[in-house]
Amino acid sequence: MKERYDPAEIEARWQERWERDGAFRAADDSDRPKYYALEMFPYPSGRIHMGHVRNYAIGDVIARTQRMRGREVLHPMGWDAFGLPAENAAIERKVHPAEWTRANIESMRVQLRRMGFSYDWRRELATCDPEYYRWEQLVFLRMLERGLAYRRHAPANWCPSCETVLANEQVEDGACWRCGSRVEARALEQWFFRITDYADELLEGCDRLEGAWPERVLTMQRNWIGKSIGAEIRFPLDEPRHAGAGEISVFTTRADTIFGATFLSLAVEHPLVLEIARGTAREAEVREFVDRVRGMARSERAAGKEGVFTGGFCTNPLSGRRMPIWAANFVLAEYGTGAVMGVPAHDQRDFELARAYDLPIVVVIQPEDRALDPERLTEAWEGPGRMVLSGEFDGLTSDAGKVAVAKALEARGFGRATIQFRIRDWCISRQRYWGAPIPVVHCEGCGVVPVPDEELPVVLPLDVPFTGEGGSPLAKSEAFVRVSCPRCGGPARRETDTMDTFVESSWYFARFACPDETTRPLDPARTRRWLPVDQYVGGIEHAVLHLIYARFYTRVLRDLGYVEVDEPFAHLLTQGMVCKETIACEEHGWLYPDEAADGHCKRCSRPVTIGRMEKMSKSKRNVVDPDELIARYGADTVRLFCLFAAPPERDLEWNDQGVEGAFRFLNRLWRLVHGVRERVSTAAAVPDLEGMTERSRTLHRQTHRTIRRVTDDVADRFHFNTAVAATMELVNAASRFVEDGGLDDEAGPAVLAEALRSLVLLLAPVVPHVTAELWAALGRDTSLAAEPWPLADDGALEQESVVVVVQVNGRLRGRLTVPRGASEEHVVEQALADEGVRRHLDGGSPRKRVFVPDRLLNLVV
RNA sequence: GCGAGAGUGGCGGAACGGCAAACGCACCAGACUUAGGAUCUGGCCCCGAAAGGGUUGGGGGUUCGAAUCCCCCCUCUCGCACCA
Repeated sequence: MKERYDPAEIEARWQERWERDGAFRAADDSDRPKYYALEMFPYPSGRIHMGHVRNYAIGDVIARTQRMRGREVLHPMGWDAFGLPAENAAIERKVHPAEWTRANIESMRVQLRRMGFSYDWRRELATCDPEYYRWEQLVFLRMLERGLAYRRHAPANWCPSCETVLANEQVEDGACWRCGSRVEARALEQWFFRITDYADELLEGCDRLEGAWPERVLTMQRNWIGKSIGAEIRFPLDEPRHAGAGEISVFTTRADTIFGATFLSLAVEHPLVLEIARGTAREAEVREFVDRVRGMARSERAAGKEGVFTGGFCTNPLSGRRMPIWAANFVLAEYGTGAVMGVPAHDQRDFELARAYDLPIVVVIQPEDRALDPERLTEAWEGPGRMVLSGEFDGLTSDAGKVAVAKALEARGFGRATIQFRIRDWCISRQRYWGAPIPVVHCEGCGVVPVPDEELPVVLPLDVPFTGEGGSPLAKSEAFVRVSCPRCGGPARRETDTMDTFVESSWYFARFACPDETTRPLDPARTRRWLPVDQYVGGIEHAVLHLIYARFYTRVLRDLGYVEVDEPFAHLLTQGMVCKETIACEEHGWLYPDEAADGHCKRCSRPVTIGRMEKMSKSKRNVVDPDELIARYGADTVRLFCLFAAPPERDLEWNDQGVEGAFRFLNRLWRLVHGVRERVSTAAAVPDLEGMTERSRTLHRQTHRTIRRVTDDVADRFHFNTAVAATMELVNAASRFVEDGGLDDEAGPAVLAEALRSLVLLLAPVVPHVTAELWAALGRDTSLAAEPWPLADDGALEQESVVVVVQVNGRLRGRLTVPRGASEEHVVEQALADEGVRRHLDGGSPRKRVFVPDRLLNLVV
């Protein structure tokens, strides 16, 4: 046994051993209760970064802890392997995307193995494997049959840089989520998944995830789904201009304000805007406004309320008022009908527009506590109240009015109660090569024809040109595109759109249950066994992307009979980012740490600015390379620091000295065990409490208190940082025990052995290699990973005397050591005899006292 | 603007109505050393020589007792952002 802690040698040896023993294989047929621990699988970019390390370290502790607690744990790993970077690499470096991806997976797998994560590598999968995406294609065909997948000509979000369309979820503030380019509107034929069919269910599901998912993720999903209960109202046009358009339909959540509607506002994209103005004197002005507003980014449009009168009028179906039709910059084309009724007294935006253009303001809702005067209104009243100037509805409350007005409209044929969602169908078409081909062909005679099941997979052709110019490389592959129609045999063209890569990540967790299934997408018996994922761990950035798609897709798989669960992820932990301070020079921008010395830039000698903690990124030059750290300290130190430095949901501030501290701790633990291993009895029976010395008893008690704390922190709360802190305290206590000669006590060796054994077990999920080594050093030949989690012995925790805190008027004034279970009378008597306490009583006697047995006495004077 | 979260030593962070600052980092002093960037010991919120007193962004409240619960305000971070 080596005296020095040498992580490189230890870690390689144990990793090999785990590999050989298949230590982390999940048995499909075990009698033990299952536990499915999963972390979001990585995109194979080429290198593991600290964000991955933190994510997977958290997941690994959870998986290993559950395994020790007797669960049959499924903890798989795979690769989210389709995506644009592979194609860019092909263009820039002339490497085929498949080859580039394969090589990246190889090197990242090596990195992950070096971290010692407890994966069942037999279940590894890569989504670019035809054996994976063939089943995705099959599910697509089933969705097509059910109308859950459909094709539609629609304005799409086009990213000019990525040369593809994007789903709404993938557009952030008008820009591409991946590259940041300004997204353009393009009308294209696109494939969609009917996620709107599941909008209500996804929303209700959020309620059931309450407490199991972070509140903010649920809030973000609820907002994204955006359910609004209201009414659709149709306003007849004075002069029907457009073929079939004798009316304009709006959506409102405030049907109760309809008598206050004095105008109509249309989005500039609304087809009737130019139609109404055409050929009139207003045409030029309207066209100018429409062009100007359309040219603006969405964020710029918000600047101020602007509009233009189109020249047309319609009639308010209930009040009979003749209402001018305006085009306004704030009306969204993509929400509702792209048209709204203008109620300036009760909607702030309408109010501002009315003020700017002198449109009439009519108060039709009066709040309960005051009377609104339309002449002196400074802002819209958007709150509830009673309806006035609303004919037959006068006196109704807003809520009652909403229902009554909708009913009346329906009865008269001018509208109906309806529900509007913000979420829209998921656009899954991508005009890119490196993705799963959509399995249909276009036949001149038959139209869209599904590829027959038995012809799946539609495999990506390998021999396509990557020029970086002009559209999808797939479309340029004649061999791929030219096919004969499966239905009529005539000439046909294969679909060249591929699926959004978020489709692959919407079901990979289910495929992990049965990755070797060769006859169908999923094996229901095994998905029943493993799903749902008990604990999912990943970044918050997927709150409305991956996580909502996966929830939708899981329900589709359920309705297709492949899985039985509604929700894919029973519990979600969103870990914080890994941050590090940044260094900036005003001349040379972001600097690497070694480009600065003594606060100055080495190149230009200017003083540098130490920036705040920022998420690690190459561009900010504040990344830390996991490989370098592992080489220097070992994987255990890296894991320990990641878990100890901050609670998992919070951002972790990287600190080189903190890593050093983690390494020191492992060395201390190592020395402690090796310093006494000859003297402690590894086979020692449970220490006998009777006749034990006080110091032995104290260590024994602290051991069990630590077991309890770590168990609570790790298993129930995921507070790994405090769990580690508790083990550090026990190491300190055990070291002191040895120094103080505790081993000379009769029970000393047994008590110390128990402490060390417990430490090794409690730390095993966090630092699996060094603990495995120490387990052997303590004479154990069993596999630590399969060892049962220690149990705290309540008896050991009991003390015969306790310290009771004495407060006077709620302030700490003394401490008393009394027998456990001492009566109130006894404690009060002692407290009153205490000099420190008596001084604060000012000679008076307590008016009241609060007694918490074995804890506290509060005297009130 | 709306929503969520946070605000505690020099720093990361503990304390789920009952001893504020566990654990670690940094720092200071000492020991061992030719040496220390190893290891060990001690110190380390503020005032005070001490006894003692004060302290959890600010203000109010509930309570015997509040970092913790409630209300108002301030600051920061993140998300959404004209959703009719």
